[in-house]
Amino acid sequence: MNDIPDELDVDAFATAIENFNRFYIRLPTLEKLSFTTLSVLDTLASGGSPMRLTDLTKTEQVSQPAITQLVTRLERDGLVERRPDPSDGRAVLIHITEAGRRIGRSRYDDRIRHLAPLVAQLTADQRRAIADALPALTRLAELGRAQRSG
Amino acid sequence: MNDIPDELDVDAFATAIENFNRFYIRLPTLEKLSFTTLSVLDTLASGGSPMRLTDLTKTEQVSQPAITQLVTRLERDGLVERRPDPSDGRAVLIHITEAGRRIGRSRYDDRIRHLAPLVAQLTADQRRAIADALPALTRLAELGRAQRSG
DNA sequence: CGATGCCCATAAGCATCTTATATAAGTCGC
DNA sequence: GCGACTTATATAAGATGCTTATGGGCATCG
Repeated sequence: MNDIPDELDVDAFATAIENFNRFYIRLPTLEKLSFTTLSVLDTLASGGSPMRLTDLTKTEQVSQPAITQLVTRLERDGLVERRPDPSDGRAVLIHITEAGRRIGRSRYDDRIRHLAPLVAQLTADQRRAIADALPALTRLAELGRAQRSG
Repeated sequence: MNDIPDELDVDAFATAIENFNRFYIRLPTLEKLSFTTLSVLDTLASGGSPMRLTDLTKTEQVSQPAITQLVTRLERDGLVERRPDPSDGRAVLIHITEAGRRIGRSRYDDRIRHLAPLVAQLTADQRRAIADALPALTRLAELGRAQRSG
């Protein structure tokens, strides 16, 4: 049970993350968009647009029909556009629209508006501790994604 | 725009958390249970059992009918039990069963099994940075919950 | 050109959430 | 203790978003 490095108790880490997410996931947002929807908009907005449906199924970890349906909804709402891929007649390229960027950003701002006053109640040391942990968290997410695609 | 303490860029924090969750939320689990389901089992298992439905709507941040339905499913699967509250004829007390505890714990172990090898790939400094940030993360979650119930 | 495989769409079904409403039990003023 | 309000839970109806199974069009390679 103990090949785990002792600088970090993985069990305690998971507990903390679960507790944090229980609060974080339920943060109210003005736009009522699902986790996956926002994740797709974010993926596209941060450099991914345009992207194939197939690529989105990989980044989002859901089935291909789920992405097709999601993109259909997003297109209906004017947040993305489907365009043919000139280099491959089977494929579609998903482009994010200006409205899509705005929505993604505004809901992101929402989260920050909710978080900021809570962060302000932490001690300076606590804030610094979180700041110092961000690179490690980011790296963990990368490692997790790499594992899946490999 | 800048009454935010400069030890921690809230924007960077939110970005890191979103990226981390995009990977974390999709971690495969053997038992196919929803986020809310697992959250309820966890809430009950870590000292909450027995609890009223109404209390669960507060901890889980979903509507009362959603909890009623969820508890009905959990009861059907033998993970919780409904018993009358002797001190209030309107209320029901939700007790977690041994099977419920096992399920909650096994899926928690699942997460840890997935996380541990990734954590092992971090540097010792990165692990320590995360460990040092856990109290602050926990406190943030508490502040977030306190804000809602207050 | 024909077999095989990849990319996407559609269909059907299910889980889980929502709002609106119903039922029954507690509480309080008188 | 009676009526009015409140609280705790349940039920109903509908929307959303996922799944598996399947089909059709294009690509690739012999």
